Order: sequence, then structure tokens, then C-alpha cells
Amino acid sequence: MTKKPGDRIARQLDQAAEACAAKGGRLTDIRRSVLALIIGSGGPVGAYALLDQLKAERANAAPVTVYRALDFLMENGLIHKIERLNAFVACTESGDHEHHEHSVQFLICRKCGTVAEMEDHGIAAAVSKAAGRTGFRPDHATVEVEGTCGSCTSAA
Amino acid sequence: MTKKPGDRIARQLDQAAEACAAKGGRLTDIRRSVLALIIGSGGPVGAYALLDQLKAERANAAPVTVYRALDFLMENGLIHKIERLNAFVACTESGDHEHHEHSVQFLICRKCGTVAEMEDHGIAAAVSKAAGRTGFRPDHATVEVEGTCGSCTSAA
DNA sequence: CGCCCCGATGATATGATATAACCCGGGTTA
DNA sequence: TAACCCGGGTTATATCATATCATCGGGGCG
Repeated sequence: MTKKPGDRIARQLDQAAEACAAKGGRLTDIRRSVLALIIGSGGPVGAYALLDQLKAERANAAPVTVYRALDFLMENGLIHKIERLNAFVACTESGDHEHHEHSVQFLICRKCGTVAEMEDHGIAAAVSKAAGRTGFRPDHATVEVEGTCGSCTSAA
Repeated sequence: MTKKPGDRIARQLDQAAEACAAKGGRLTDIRRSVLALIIGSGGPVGAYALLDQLKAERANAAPVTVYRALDFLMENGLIHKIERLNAFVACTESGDHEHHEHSVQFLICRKCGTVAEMEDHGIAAAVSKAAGRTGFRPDHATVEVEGTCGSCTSAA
């Protein structure tokens, strides 16, 4: 094995820090820890699950500690909130974390619990078009699809 | 005035009771009350707001009382949950509450707070297609669009 | 230097949303 | 009758999220 998983995460964190800095934000220790926990979890994580883990590093961490970090990470496009789950996932759109952020969709597998991120222009266009027909001016669309992922379907 | 608003709601409730019965369910007093409150509110309502109102009729109502009723009403397609708001709205698709229920979308106005229900086949098709490309088998799609409704745009 | 501002964090409290666990009574049915 | 399910009561707790005020440290500036 040439790379340990920690290396991959460390690289992602460094990239994230750069991206924040470029926007005038700072990926502080707390924020970095929370992001690392989310990336490391490999799936959707609740705020209090993060809090429990964070307490291993920072005994004094409180809910608000986590939520402040989550807010920052969301504002910077590093994580997404999955509304159906009240949970958070790492953003998998590598690199440019700014110009899309509006036409993102999620595929939630009911079997294995994984959440895949997708960016499909066709969906975004269909939403825009349908909303526009009623005179509605869309700002942001939450699209979360539940079902069975390819792996689980094959395994079945 | 030939019809009071209460009449319209009463008719909707009776229709709902029939629809439930046809599926082997029972629209009990509690469930009927909760549905009436949601319809009467004319917009998204939180579970605890419903609880407060329900307590006027049933002093012993507890959170779980409301949530059980909400679960039943959702299973029977009489209401929808708006994930972004953690709130519930009455289903406006009159009549046949069964064969769609999968391709429904919501338009949430940030100005006036109204939620409009939409059934757009184009969106459903785009979601299906995009998900299918990754081998994902969709079950249900949550589509909630936030923005400004036609009325609020005109008024601006 | 001394001062001020501001962003990040600490500390505490509270509000809001949702489910778990257990029991009980009434109706159906084997 | 016994076994069972469904609807509901009761209590407790888990989870999600925000409000408020205090503190601390760095950077700009007189």
C-alpha cells in the first residue's frame, strides 16, 4: 500500500484550507477536525455524532461548537446537509467549490446508507423550467433521491 | 355566501376518510383533527404547533400523539412533509391519492412562506434518468425549490 | 504603546424536532 | 378463550438547533 487513508484525508484538508484562504476564510483547528471527521466517516453523520467524536479531542466541545463549524463548512462548500437525514456529508466535487453549488443532487441508498453526490444539468434545467412556468423564481433546489444503489442492487 | 370555509374542509375530510377506508385504514378522531388543522392552516405547520392546537381539543395530547397521526396521514398521501422546513402541508392533489405520490415537487416562497405543490413529469423523468445512469434505482425523490413566488415577485 | 474592532471560541441555557419503550383496552379471528 | 393487531396513553429521552453573553487574541491605527 503506497498511501494510507489518512494521507488522502490530509491532502483533502490541505486543499480545503487553501480554498478557504482564497475566499478570505480560515480553516481553523476545530473546523478542520470536524471536516476530517465527516470525510473519515465516509457517509452521512449527525451533528451529535460529530460532537461525541470531537469531544475525544476537545473535552469542552458543545453543540454550538459543532454547529458553528458546520455552518462555516457549508458556506464554503466543503460539506452538504442532507435534509432527509438531518445529517452532513463531505462534498465530493473536487477542486472548484464555488460556481456550481446550486445544481447538486443526492442519491441516498436505503440499504447501505451511502449518499452519492451528483451534478446533473438536466434535472436543474427541468426544475427551472417547471418552476418558471408558475412564475416562481428559483433560488436553490434541494433534490434528494432515495432508493437502492447499484452495489446493493447487484448484491440482492 | 353559499359555502363557509368549514364546509370545504369538512368535505375534504370526508373524502379523505373514504380514501383511507378504501385502503383499509381508518381516519380516526385524532387523525381527522390533525388533518383538519393542517388544511385549516393554509400553509406549512410544525408538529409542535399542531400539538398546541390539538391540546385545545385533547388536553392529554403528547408529541407522539401528533407524530403518529402525521405518519398515518403521510402514508395515506393526505399530507406531505417539507424537509427544509420540518413542517407539514396538506396534499393539494385532489382525488386520487395513490398512483403518483412519487413525482411531486414543492415551491417554497422565502418571502411569504407559502408552499405550492407541483407535479412535473419532466423533473421526475430527469431524476430517473440521471439516477439510472449510475445504476441507482430510485424509490422516491424529495424535490423542494426555494425562491420567490409569482405574487411576491410582482409585488416587489 | 494603547486603543478599538472583529472573528473565533467558550460557556450556559433553552427551544424545537422526533422517537423509544412500555402498557392497556377493544375488536378480530383462530 | 387465547393469540393477535391496532390505536392510543404515558413517560422518558434522544436528537437537532439557536440565543445570549463573555472572553481572548490578532490586526489596524491614532
